[in-house]
Amino acid sequence: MKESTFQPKSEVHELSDLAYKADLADYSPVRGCMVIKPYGYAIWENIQKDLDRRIKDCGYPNAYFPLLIPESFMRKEAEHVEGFAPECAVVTHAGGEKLEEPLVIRPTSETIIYHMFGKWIRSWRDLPYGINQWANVVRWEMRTRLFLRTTEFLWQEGHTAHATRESADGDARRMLETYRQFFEEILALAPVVGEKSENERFAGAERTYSLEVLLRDGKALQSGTSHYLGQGFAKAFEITYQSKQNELEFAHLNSWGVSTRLIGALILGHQDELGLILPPAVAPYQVVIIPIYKTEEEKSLVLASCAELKAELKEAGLRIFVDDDDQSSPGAKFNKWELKGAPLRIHLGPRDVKNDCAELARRDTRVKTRDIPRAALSAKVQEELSSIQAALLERNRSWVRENTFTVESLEELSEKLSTGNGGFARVHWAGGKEEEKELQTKTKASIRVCPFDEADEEGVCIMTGKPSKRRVWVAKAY
RNA sequence: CGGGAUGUAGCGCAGCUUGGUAGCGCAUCUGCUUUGGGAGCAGAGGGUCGCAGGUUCAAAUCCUGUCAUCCCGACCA
Repeated sequence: MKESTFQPKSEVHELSDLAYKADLADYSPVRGCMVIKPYGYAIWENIQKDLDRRIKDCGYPNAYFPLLIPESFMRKEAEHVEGFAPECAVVTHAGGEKLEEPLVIRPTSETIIYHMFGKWIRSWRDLPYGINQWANVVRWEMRTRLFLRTTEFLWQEGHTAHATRESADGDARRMLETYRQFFEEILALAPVVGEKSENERFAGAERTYSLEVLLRDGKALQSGTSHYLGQGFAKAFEITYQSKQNELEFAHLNSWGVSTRLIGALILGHQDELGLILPPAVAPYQVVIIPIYKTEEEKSLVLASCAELKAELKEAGLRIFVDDDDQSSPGAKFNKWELKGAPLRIHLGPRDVKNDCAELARRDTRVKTRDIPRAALSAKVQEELSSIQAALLERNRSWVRENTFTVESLEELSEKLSTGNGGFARVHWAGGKEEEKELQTKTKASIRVCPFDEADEEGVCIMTGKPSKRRVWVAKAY
């Protein structure tokens, strides 16, 4: 046997290495920008399709706002401009001339959307009001990583306006819950959901809620957010409405989004030493059929059988690919599709055609089942696919459970983080922004989230020694 | 922008210490044999060694400058 070209150094791969080898993405000539290749984009399309339906079910239809934003818009909300100004790309020339006012390429669309909200919202009867947008944004980050932090990325951003604080905050929580269900049912990831600390809050938000996914390398990834923005933006953009009491009030705003970073979460959240493992719900191909043959005669026989099988499974609504590439051996294809994360493979050779059966190979457990009768195959495939989807979620759930620990002091935290495999540390916290920065400097980890389901508990803050009523979750993060 | 490293064929690298006109693996092409876990053999194509100067009879190699990329920080969906 020949030595493998794909040689994992450990169980955990570098994201860029995996993404590149699995043919998801490539580097572009522009710094930090990423080309998403068809196989990677197909994953995004599957994400989009499902999430788009969920958002519409929440009552928020799609709209589209311009890519270019007047620079002055960005300056209207003080915290927002402070947060985003350093990473904005700015257009200064157009039509061969210098522009009177520079145009910012949107790093996020709050400003332009709220400008329009100001024109559209008049009465309490208009509220709640909300829209969703699928778009690209540009943020000139210092450091980039394929899928996790690229200069330009694709996302979905929802923006809603509400009459009261309660209505807005409740909806921010509802959208977070919508994401959580989507993560579990589609991405097969069990995120830790809760509120972000002061230091990690969105620029201009009053409260930021987040979904934190624990990756196979023990780091946490902020994979989706929902913000209650308060009335700050409404005041800056004059989004007012007349209340039932005939008074002029500022609206309460929310925004929420997930990005192509989700693909990074999928890759790093489910990988093993062979490569990607894609949940059936998002896999570009749920089943890959690999024909096996020697002679020309066998080839035509086997390929005909594969085509039949493909048609039958397509009929059942599945995404199928027959890898009939003549140039590589079956063994090479097995390995290729393991690397690319296809959840299920069907191996079909002369032996199977003769016996009217096929071999089924599961990516997650690597279990192969031979001699499945053709008549039972379609049902078996669908059964296995839902079993894989459930198993991946359960695997991620236990991963979080097994890698979450409770510590009582800063020393203990540093030791656990430097010696173990990473993971979440539950600690008591009563510090502010300064202490958070100190924590990051000392441990390289940060407060990821204060989970909703964390019970009230008396304790002592590991940084300040002050009394604390609740634990927060700390982890190293991307 | 600080600290570290690297730029040599599509990809991954060796060669540099001690200058002599470029090599290996994978991939590609051709032919034959192969194909149920990454095929074998034989042959072939492909690089002004990141860029610009300098030293020298001679530079991938030494010197100066410059640009780019990656890693570690600050920033972050």
